[in-house]
Amino acid sequence: MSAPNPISCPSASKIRSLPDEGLELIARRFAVLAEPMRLRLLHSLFEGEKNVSQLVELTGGTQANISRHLQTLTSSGILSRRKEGLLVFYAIADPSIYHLCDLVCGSLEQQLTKQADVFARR
Amino acid sequence: MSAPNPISCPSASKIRSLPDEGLELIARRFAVLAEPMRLRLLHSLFEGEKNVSQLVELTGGTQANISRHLQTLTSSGILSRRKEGLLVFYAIADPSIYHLCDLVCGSLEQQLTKQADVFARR
DNA sequence: GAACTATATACGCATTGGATCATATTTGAA
DNA sequence: TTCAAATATGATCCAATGCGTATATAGTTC
Repeated sequence: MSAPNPISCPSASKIRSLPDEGLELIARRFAVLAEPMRLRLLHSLFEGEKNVSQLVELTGGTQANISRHLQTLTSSGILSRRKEGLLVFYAIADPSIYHLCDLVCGSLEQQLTKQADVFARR
Repeated sequence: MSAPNPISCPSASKIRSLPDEGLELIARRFAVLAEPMRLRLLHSLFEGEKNVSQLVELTGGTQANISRHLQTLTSSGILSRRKEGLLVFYAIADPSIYHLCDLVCGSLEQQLTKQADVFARR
């Protein structure tokens, strides 16, 4: 009901008139990753599947808040959800997340290193 | 004054206690990319350097709005700024942006394809 | 079914950030 | 110096979103 035109994104540089819908989707994906607590959750899940209580413990957030963030991450397709009795286990479903985080981390590292150099080189 | 501990992000999966500061920086970077109009600007700049008026024309936004978004992108280190007389030219300064966008696009494409399959396969 | 645990959700509040209008600033030209 | 064009910024409004508290739902055990 919401995917009429498959996003055409051939290498991101060839597009002529990229549709608004596609832009919104991409922006949304970035927005999901734009919260420190959600990044913390992802980081915790990099080691492997965990249930909500474990994540609450690991991140130090409130249960309600963690639950909400997990919902956000899951409904965006980044996490998967698995029920086992009373427990609900979450895991990283979209492997591109690893690379994505690495890219941003690397870029920031480089950026900060350059800035540090500017200070040092006087 | 704001980069005391260089973000340690060795492959994103090895970190023990990733500092809040780092998380905020990463989240901020994602947040900058989480706006359709900014993505549109980046897309326009993928072809090469452009000045503000050109970008206003290409994106269909208002001058004030475009100017603000360019400011956001520039101060985050994603774009560079070059003055030439009355004109101000912006260009992509952080090459990782290309890869970043490709990654997200690819991931979304795959996700939507899967969803489409679910519908088709009944 | 009652009680308990794990997880999800509804509500209200406070903050943030984008869009717009008007105006300021910079620079080139007459 | 005065004007005009290109760009930036201040003020304001409005929508979105995150957080906390309280409560609801689901599943387990007795």
